[in-house]
Amino acid sequence: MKRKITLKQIARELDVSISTVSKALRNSAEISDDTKQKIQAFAKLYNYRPNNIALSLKNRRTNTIGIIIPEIVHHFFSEVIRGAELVANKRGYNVIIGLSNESFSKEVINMEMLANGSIDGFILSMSKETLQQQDYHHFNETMSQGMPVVMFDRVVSEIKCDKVIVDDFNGAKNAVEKLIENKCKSIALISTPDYVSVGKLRTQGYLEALNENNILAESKLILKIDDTVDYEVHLDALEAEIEQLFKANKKIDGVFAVNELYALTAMKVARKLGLNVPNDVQVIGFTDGVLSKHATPSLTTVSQHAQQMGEKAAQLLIDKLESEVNPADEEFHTVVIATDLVERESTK
Amino acid sequence: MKRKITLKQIARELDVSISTVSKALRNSAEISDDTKQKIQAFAKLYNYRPNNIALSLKNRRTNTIGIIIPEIVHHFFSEVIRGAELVANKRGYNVIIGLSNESFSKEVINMEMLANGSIDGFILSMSKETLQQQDYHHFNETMSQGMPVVMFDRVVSEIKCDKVIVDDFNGAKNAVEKLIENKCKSIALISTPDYVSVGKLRTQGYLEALNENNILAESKLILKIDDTVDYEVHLDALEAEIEQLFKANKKIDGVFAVNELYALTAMKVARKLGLNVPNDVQVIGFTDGVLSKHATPSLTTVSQHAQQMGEKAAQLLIDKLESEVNPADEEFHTVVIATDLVERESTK
DNA sequence: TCTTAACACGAAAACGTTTGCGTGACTTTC
DNA sequence: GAAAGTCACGCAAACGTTTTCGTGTTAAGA
Repeated sequence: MKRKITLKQIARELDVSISTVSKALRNSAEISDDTKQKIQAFAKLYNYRPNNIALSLKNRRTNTIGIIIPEIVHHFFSEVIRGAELVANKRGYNVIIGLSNESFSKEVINMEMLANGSIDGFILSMSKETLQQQDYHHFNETMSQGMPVVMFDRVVSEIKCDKVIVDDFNGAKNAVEKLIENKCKSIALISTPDYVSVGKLRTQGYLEALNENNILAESKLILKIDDTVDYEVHLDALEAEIEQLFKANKKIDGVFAVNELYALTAMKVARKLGLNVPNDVQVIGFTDGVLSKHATPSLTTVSQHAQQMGEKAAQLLIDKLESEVNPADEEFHTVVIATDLVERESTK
Repeated sequence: MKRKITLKQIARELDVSISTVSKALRNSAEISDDTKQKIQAFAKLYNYRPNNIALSLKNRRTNTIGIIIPEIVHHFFSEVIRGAELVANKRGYNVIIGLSNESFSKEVINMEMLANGSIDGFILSMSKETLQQQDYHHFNETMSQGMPVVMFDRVVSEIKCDKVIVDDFNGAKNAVEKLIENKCKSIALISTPDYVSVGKLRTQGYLEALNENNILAESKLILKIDDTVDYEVHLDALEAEIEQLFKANKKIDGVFAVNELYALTAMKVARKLGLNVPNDVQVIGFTDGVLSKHATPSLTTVSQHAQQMGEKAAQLLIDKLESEVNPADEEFHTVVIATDLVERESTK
C-alpha cells in the first residue's frame, strides 16, 4: 500500500527543494525545462495530486458548498440536490449535505459542524420546526461571519439573504383557474397549516382565483392538514380526514391539493365514494413528482422545477463566493421560479 | 462582519502564546486555573470553534465520508443516503456526495476529486456504465492508496472490499413462490439485462422458484428491458413492450417485475387489457418505494430496506476507519440484507 | 544556602501547499 | 576585468491546529 505522494517526498527523491517541485508542476518560468520535465514525469509516474485539505487551508476556501435540507427521501429535495450538484461540479465545487430531519436542533448542529471551515457557503431550506419556532439566530450568525447563505423554497422575509422560491401563489392560482375553466363549481382545497410559508401562499392563490372569478370561498371546503403527523406512515388518518371533507360537501367537483400525496389520497377517496376522476371530480396537485406521473389516473399537477431551483441556488451562491464586492454593500436577490401546469388525466 | 476567530487572535488579545490558548481550551493540566478560566471565557464570548480544515490537515483525517451513487432522484439511493448520514453523524462524521449519473467517467472524476484528501473513505454503488465496461481500476487504485471502500447494492466479485448487498436471489425467489402459492400458473418476469448484477440475481431467483415447484420456465414469459433507454421519459415504449408480452401470452396470471416502475406499468397494461388486478393477474414488484405504496391497487413488493443498507455500509466503513488492524492482513466482509415481502392489494 | 522538584508557560515542529524574495553561479557588456 | 544582468533554484512564511520539549520562576527539602 503506497500512501498518497506529497511534494516533500518528490523533492527528497529528486534532490531538489519543495518549492522547486511545486513550481515545476505549475509550470513556472522560474524553473528550467530540464528540471521541469524530470519533475513532471516523476509526478505523473507516482500519480501526484495536490492535497485538497492543504490547499483549502492555504487558500482559505474549500471549494465545497453545504446543503442543508429537512429530508432527503423526498422527490423535491433530491431533485434540488441534483440541480445544485450539477452546477457546483461544473464550476469546480463539491457538495456536502446535512439533514435536519425537520428538527431545529439538528439544523443548528449540522450548520455549526459545517460552518467551521468545511464549506464556503450554504444552500438550505428550513426545517418545519425552525419555521414554527421562528428562531433564526443560527442563520444570522453564520452570515455575520461572512459565510454566504442561499435559501430555497421555505424562506422567510426576516432573513436577509439570496433566495430561490417557487411562485407558489401564481402556481396555485393558475391551477384553480384551470379547474374553474373546466366548469368546476365547488372547489375544495387541501392544504397545510399557515406556518408553512408555501402552504400559506398556495392557499392565497386558491382564494385569489376564486375571488377573481366571483366564487365565494367557503371555509368548509378548506381542509388544513396538521402535518406534524407523518402521513406517510398514518395514511389511514389522512384518508379519513379527506373522506370527511367529501362526505360533508357532496357537491365537490374539483380539488386542489398543495402536494402530491394529498392529491393522490383525494383521488383514492373519490374513487372509494364512487366518484369518477375526472368526470365527477377533477383533481390538481402541487409538486410534479414520481407519484403524479405514475398514478392512475395520472395527476394534473403544478410543476415546481425543483432541479432548476437547485441549479439557480448553486449559481447564486457560487457567484457570490467568487465576486469581489464588499460584503458591506452587497445586495440580495430573490429569484422566483415560475411554475408550469402539467396537464394529465385527472382533469378534463 | 467579524470573521471566525482563531487561536492566534485569542493569544494576541490575551497576551499569551498560541499553545497556551490551545491547551487551556482543551483543559490541559499544564495551565493554571486562572489562565484557563480567562481564556475559556474569552473563547466562549467570541464563540471560538476550531477550524476543521486545520484539524484535518494536522490529524490527516477529515471525519468525512464520501458517497458516490449513480443517481439521487431515486427512492432507493436517497434512502441509503439517509441511513448512511444517520450513523455517520452519530459517530461524528460528515457526508459528502458525488453523483455519477450512471457514467463511468463522472464516477472516476468524482472519486479522484474526493480522494485527494477530502474524505477518509468511500461508500459507493457502481454506475451502469462501469458495470458494462468492467473497468474497475479506479476502485482498486483508491483502495491501494489506503482509502477504504464499502460497496453496496451493485457490486462485483472482482473487487475486494467490504460489501452490503440485498439478498436479491431469495427476495425474488420468495416473491415468485408467493405467486405460485397463490395459484398462479403462468408467471411472467420483467427484468433488466444481465450485466446489471441485481437483475441477474433476481432472474435466477425467479427461475429457481419455478424449478423447485416443477414449473417449466418459458423464455417467452421473460421480458428483458433494455434500460439504457430512460423509461422515466419514454414511458410509452415501456408500456408497448409489456403490452406485447401480455398479448403474446394470454394466460399470464402472475407477474414478477424487478423494480417498481415495471410492476406498475404491468398493472396499468393489465387494466388496459381488461384484466383485473389481483383477480386475473397478480403482480409483485421489487424495491419498496413510494410508488408501490400509493399505487392503486397498492403493490405487493419485495422490500430492500435501503436505509438499513446505508446504515450498515456507514457502520462498516467507520469501523474500518477506526480500527487499528494492519491493512495488510485485513479481511473483507459481505453483509447480506434480508428482504421482506410486503403484501398489499396486488396479490390475493 | 544550595539542590531539586513542581509549576506555568512558550518555542517550535508538523500536517501539505503556494509564493515572494533572496542568492549564488554564470553570462553579457563596455 | 569589473559591473550588471540573467538564470535557476532554495528559504521561509503563511494557513490554524496540536503536542513535545524546553525553560524560567518559585517553593520545598536537606
